[in-house]
Amino acid sequence: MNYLDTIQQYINNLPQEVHQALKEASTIRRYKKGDLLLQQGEVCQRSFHLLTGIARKYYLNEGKEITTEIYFQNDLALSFESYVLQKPGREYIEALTDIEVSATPFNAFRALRKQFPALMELDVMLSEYYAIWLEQRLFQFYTLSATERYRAILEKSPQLIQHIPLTMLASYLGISLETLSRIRAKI
Amino acid sequence: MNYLDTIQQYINNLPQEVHQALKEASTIRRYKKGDLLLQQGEVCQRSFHLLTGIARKYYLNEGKEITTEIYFQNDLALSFESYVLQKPGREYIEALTDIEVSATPFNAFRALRKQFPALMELDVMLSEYYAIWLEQRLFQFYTLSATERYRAILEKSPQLIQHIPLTMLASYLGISLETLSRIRAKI
DNA sequence: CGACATATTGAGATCCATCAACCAATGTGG
DNA sequence: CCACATTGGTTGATGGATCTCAATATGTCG
Repeated sequence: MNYLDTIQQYINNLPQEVHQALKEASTIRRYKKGDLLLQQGEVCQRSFHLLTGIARKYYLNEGKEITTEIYFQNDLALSFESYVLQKPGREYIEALTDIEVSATPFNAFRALRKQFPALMELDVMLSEYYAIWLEQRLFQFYTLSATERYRAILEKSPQLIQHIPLTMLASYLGISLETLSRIRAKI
Repeated sequence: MNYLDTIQQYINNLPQEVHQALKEASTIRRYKKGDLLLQQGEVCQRSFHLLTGIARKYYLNEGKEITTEIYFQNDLALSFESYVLQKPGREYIEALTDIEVSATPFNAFRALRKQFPALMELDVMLSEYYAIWLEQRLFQFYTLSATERYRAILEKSPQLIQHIPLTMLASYLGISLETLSRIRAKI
């Protein structure tokens, strides 16, 4: 069982009152395809639990968009550093389809974390999971060529290739659109 | 003030009894230059708080060492995924000089975390800090050339260049030793 | 259908890796 | 104290991976 499943199970087993409190602190929001949930320069004041649809996180570098994370159903979308430090960040979060999210304000979750130690522990687990995910991405940049990174996506996250434009996938892989196109032609 | 200072302050302000409990759970260890604190395939069962000296974390890829983190005084050394999941990992931790560490077993810290909620919160902060650090490293691979990454180290972490061999620095930057040598010759 | 976004293909340039030779500093056994 | 091995770093030549720019093709949606 991977860590994400462990976390999911942990959430499922939380007492009813904690679920209730979380629900009360959150609001359901709907966004249209193309809408921005967060913009560069803003403080990420809420986390977005994606209920339906697809979204992504990206930032601009020399005028180009670099996609850093793709969110599917049940993923938690937020700009990590901006959220944790509550200071303006450089990242955008964009709806890639019409989406539905449960948005939980930073302050509200902070308060709940204090009230329910189980949520503090959940917070540890989520941060740990994100750090492990980042380590794996970094590991891939160290050890794999562009083609190998694409193949890794093919095998481990095919839903990613099926649902997002190649332009975004290329920047996610850290390569140019043209190179990605050539890699695909060869395979 | 950066997040690391915030965390340090938080630690300093912990109640005396918590400091005492942490101290009792930990043991001071000394290693000689070249000694391994952790080997590939082992479970990282303790965290190492570096009291004096320098250490590094690395792994092997196709026979070559890739250094992923350098530790100086007061840094916390551990193989993150292996530690969190308590499963065998691929990383080594090596003393680059004679060092002195305070080693805290995973299980002991777990127990203390449960006993003192303040330590659970500290654990969140440490994981958050590590994730932010990883995000920054990943950001550099996305946006900077080899030369620019070297310059970034020069400006932000000169102590790193002064104390570790170029071979390790090159792998840390994700480039070959020869390329690093040429970059240095040009600057 | 037309317009705009998305993807492919080609040619040339650039960055960086690899392989190999060489050099300097340090350490070790005799 | 010397001879030699070892480690760490430099330099040169060459090739490959990937980028950029530009032209063309394909798709999609009002």
